[in-house]
Amino acid sequence: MSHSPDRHDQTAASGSGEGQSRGKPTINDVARLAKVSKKTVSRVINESPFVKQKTRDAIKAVIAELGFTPDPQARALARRKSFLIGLVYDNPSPQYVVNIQRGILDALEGTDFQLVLHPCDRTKPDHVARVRAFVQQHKPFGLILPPSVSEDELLARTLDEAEVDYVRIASVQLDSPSRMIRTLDGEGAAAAGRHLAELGHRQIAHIHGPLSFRSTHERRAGFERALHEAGLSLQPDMAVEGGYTFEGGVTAAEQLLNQPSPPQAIFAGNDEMATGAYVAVRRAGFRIPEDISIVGFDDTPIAGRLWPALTTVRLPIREMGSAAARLLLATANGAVARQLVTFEPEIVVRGSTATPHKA
Amino acid sequence: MSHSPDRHDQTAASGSGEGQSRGKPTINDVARLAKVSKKTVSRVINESPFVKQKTRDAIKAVIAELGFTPDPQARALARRKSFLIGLVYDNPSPQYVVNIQRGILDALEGTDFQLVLHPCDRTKPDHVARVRAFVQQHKPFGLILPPSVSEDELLARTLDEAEVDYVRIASVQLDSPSRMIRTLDGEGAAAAGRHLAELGHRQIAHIHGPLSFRSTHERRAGFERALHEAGLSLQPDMAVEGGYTFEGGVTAAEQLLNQPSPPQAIFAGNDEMATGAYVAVRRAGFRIPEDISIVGFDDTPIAGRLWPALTTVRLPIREMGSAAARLLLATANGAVARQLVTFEPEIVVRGSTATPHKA
DNA sequence: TTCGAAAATGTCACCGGTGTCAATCCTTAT
DNA sequence: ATAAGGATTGACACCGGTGACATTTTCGAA
Repeated sequence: MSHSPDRHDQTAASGSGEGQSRGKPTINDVARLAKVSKKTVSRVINESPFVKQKTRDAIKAVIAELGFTPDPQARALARRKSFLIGLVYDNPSPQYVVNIQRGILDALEGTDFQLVLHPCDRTKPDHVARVRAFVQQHKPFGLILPPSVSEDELLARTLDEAEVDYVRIASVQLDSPSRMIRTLDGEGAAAAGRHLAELGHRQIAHIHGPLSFRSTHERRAGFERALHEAGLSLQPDMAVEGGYTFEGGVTAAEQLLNQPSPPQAIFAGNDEMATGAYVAVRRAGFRIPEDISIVGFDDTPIAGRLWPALTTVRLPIREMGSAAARLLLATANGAVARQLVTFEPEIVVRGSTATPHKA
Repeated sequence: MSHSPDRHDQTAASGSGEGQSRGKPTINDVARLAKVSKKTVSRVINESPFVKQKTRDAIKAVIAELGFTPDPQARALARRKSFLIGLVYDNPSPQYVVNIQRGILDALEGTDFQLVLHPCDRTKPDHVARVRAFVQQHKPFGLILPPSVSEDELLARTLDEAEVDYVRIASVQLDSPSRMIRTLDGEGAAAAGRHLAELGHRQIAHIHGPLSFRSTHERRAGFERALHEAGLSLQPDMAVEGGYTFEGGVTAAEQLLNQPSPPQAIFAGNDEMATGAYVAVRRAGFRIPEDISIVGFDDTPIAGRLWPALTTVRLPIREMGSAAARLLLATANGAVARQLVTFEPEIVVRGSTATPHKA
């Protein structure tokens, strides 16, 4: 150990063994070799249109030759804006989260941006403050807000104030086309309702998400609309909340099954709850789909892993994540989206729904 | 639009509306108010032990008063090391990944570090190069490598060369205690074997992961050991590969069921494959657990969502992620782990296993 | 009391880029 | 040929910290 008094001051000495001729090439190296100022190199890196073609080509050649890549940290410092895309999420369904992540990563592939995770517990009173602290400290390039954080207006206003770009993914239009991706949950839920009605079910139940989620209302409304169009209706005692969780789904389904006249079919607001319904239904001794049909929502991987496979409404979650990331980059790049990016879910019929059994 | 010739040069002008009295406080503000040099403030921030207590207190007071937080980008630039922890993963099971993420985030909570995702497709020939590029560009503070990337020696050597810290999570000790978290997969698999043997099963099958994964061998070896100890053995035609995926599990189970004497019990190398086995077993008309018992591995959420719930071997994945992150931070901080951090899985008996049915 | 080493703090360049604004280079109109 | 004005390019400070090393304190031993 050295005798230097300052532990941190000495760490550098213990660093590399001093081997590589010189570290990674910097903008200075490029500038020197190309015989231009670093500022001009900077312009080329940032694709400024105000560089003569000839100069640009020469610089690009040097960049390629050296294998130069700009240092994200240095750029971030100078621009006061990092190359991080923050995913701020608070979704009960892990599958949803993974898929969103994948979608974003798809879009970020090949760019300089990195995805950082920022879970956000909305039940904590300081959740907005935490996100703000994150934003102020790390100065992310932008944020992506899937449901349900996307619906948090207080958070949105706070982010506006902090001047960060963000894209919200939601089932209702709560922002301009440049700042959101919309999913037509109502249409998907309606398709679920039509499907069950067409199969001939009359006594149909719905397990919905928390009332604080906009998607809960969108889905329920679309579902009810379809039932009405089929001359049916959702009885008050046939609508139960399941909190978008597996356990909630179990409890909600048990409640439905305990009604004097249990449902012939259940539409769950997401796959997690539908999975819970499977368990409750079987525990009660019913068969799926012979005795009770079940429909889910989201088409997360578990839907295809159940037995029988779950009929559900597919939301292209990964594509949505990807679209959100692309929109974010485009918007920050100065583009203005005129048209709202919209995703329409589609029903995927599998083995959990069938014609009602003759009782 | 302005008439400035340089588009990028002007972007600043379009920036903030110039409102807040002054931006976030910097280290200079702190130094001025505390009447010390910025270097001393820097020392306090970095918890250097070479600052007089009195000075430290005074500076801390100013920091608190100003609400100062050091700028991660500036620090990263000066240190040549960012505050990002990279999760480099390539795991077929999404649940595994989410849980690892959560564990890491648990450990990172309250620190200055952020988690960035870096999926890595090991089937691509340039996967090592990509990771290296990521490391060289973004200079992450450290990486966490869960299986199976943890087993990639070429990658490990490349990271050594790039001088990045990393922690590997693996089922065999392939590195020093400072650089890895070990899981005793063999013990867990043995418990699964004992469990099935104790129930009275004789004809027991195993669906294992890819042979290129170390965990595949660990699990299989532990399982076989337990069978031997019970006076049983794993017949060659009772061991099939399922690729650690759901689909692979389905196929593998079908293959087992088509044998002249199908198994009474199946131990799958992970829950995904066990889930696949559920489907194949039912498709073939058998009941679980009456006709065939099934045991999984990992205890991912799906295990509890199946019907009947899956008996499986629990790996505390989230805790492992957390431990890996803590180890990484500690190691980078100069600590040297003497003792290997080890996690022993435990069997969780649920509804998918039972005494064999009298044929 | 005095001296020397350890402890504490400061100085200053530099990390690798970008913003501002001035300087220089081309064109084209006259 | 020449000035005007846009197109290019460059000079230089600065973003907010840290590293290396110098300087100043402090304190126990002689």
